[in-house]
Amino acid sequence: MPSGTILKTLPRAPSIPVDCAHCPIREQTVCRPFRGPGLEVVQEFKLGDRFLPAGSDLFWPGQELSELYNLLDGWVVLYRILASGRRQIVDFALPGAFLGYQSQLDQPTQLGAECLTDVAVCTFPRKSFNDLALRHPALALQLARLNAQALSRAHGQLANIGSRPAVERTAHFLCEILLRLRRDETAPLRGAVDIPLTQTHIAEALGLSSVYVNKTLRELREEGVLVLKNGRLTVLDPVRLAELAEFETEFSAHEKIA
Amino acid sequence: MPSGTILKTLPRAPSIPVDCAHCPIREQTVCRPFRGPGLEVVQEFKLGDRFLPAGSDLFWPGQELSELYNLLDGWVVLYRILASGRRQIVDFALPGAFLGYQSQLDQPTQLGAECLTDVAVCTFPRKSFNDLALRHPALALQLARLNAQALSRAHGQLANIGSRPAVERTAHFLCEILLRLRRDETAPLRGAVDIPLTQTHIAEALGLSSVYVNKTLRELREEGVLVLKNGRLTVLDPVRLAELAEFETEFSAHEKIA
DNA sequence: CGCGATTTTGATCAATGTCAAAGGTGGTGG
DNA sequence: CCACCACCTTTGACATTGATCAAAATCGCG
Repeated sequence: MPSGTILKTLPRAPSIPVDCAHCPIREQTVCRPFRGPGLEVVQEFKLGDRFLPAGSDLFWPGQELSELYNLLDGWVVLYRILASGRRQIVDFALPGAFLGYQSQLDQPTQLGAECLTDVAVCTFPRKSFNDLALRHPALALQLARLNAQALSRAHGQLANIGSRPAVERTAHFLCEILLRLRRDETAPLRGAVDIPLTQTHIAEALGLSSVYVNKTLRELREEGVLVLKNGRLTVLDPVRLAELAEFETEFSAHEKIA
Repeated sequence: MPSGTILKTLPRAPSIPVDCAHCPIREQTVCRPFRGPGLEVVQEFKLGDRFLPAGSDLFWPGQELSELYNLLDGWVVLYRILASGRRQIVDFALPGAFLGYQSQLDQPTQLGAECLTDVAVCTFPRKSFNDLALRHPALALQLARLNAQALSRAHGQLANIGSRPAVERTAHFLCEILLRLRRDETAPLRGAVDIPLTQTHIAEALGLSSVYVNKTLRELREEGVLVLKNGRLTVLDPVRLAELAEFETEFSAHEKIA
């Protein structure tokens, strides 16, 4: 179980606002600018906390949200549904993600958000959020930065899905997730990590069929690159993985132009 | 030539700051919050204007930018380059787009920006932009909103590339561009529009080969849906196009759940 | 009028999807 | 503690989409 750090320490009762001063992940969230004395600003604005079990939905596509969510703990998958019924996963939200924000806050969202693990979020009122941001420039800027980060991730996904064959695509995807999980650690990405993804999730994220994802993972396993089994990802050959995933060499192709 | 409205009326000399009061697209840009008296804020911050011919590059992947750009006129294509040499187009910037912003302003950009038409941009200093935003909350918020918009577009592209077969994918792509061009007009999207895209551009955006894009466009033509010829897109059957592109029915698949 | 870039077409090939059925795995209730 | 169940994984045979290659036709432009 990859989640639980917060879930185990916070009260399970729904909608009990937790003291922001003890928020263990404030540094990674939209609340980051509020430190020390200024903290009561968010504390007052905050509506409460909510806890959701794995498999439940935070919101659905087409829904008119009244809240915004700060993901405190757990994994949430963001997706779109197409008329064909197919579902496309567009991002995986990790703790610190800010969910539900869009340029028109009074419009229904296009996204759905499903909990992959048990999840803890803290909630803010949606309608008045822009006003709060206008009163606190650092908050607005942090919001812009979070959105820019998500945009960059989406562009990376686009390049991955649009331009790489299945094996490289899968390698890149897993590598990206590993890097997000180990953000700070500079150590090479050897070893095992728990990842609450089924092969179907990976397929929906990568635009492949789940059967083919399975065959692709087998190839990566037989090549001795990595093993994904029972929600546990083990990297056997970090170097080969990074090669396949094209990490670190992403811009070299264009250096000649400069 | 789809661009030119501004290019024809502004002086061609490079780096002549134009009076922001006469900026014809301020309403669509990041500068939107600055009206009337407050306008000298941007006017002073602005470095100057720049004019680029079609085919030139505004910036390259891996470059450390010192400026940010407000696209005043023309089309700019944003792309990433993969180690394989393949190029993936991740967005088309239209007038009003704000280019070069990312969560870490001192990092090199992952994106390249190439002018599809003659282009006019106005430039801001990059390093101090966050400071300006902190002093002007409405600017920071507008920045967040622009980024959220771009993010939503990227998610739409992801769903398109990841989940739709070539014909629908192409139909959706063209439909989306048409809607962006006719943003305000509610009229059905019949008729002809100039679009400065080669079939290769479309291929690079959709993750298809250019040969197959050609075959796909032929099919759309033979089905009487649309014709794309010599940079001019003519929609023959708007209803069928919207059906193929799955516009307007995007969420209906999930209404059952609610 | 001619040249480079784009578009178009046909033939062939490779990558990925679909279908169907057989194992695993973990969770739940008796 | 065991048995069962739902869901996930794995595999093979086959179908299909889209890629690649190569050559001819067309277009924009000097």
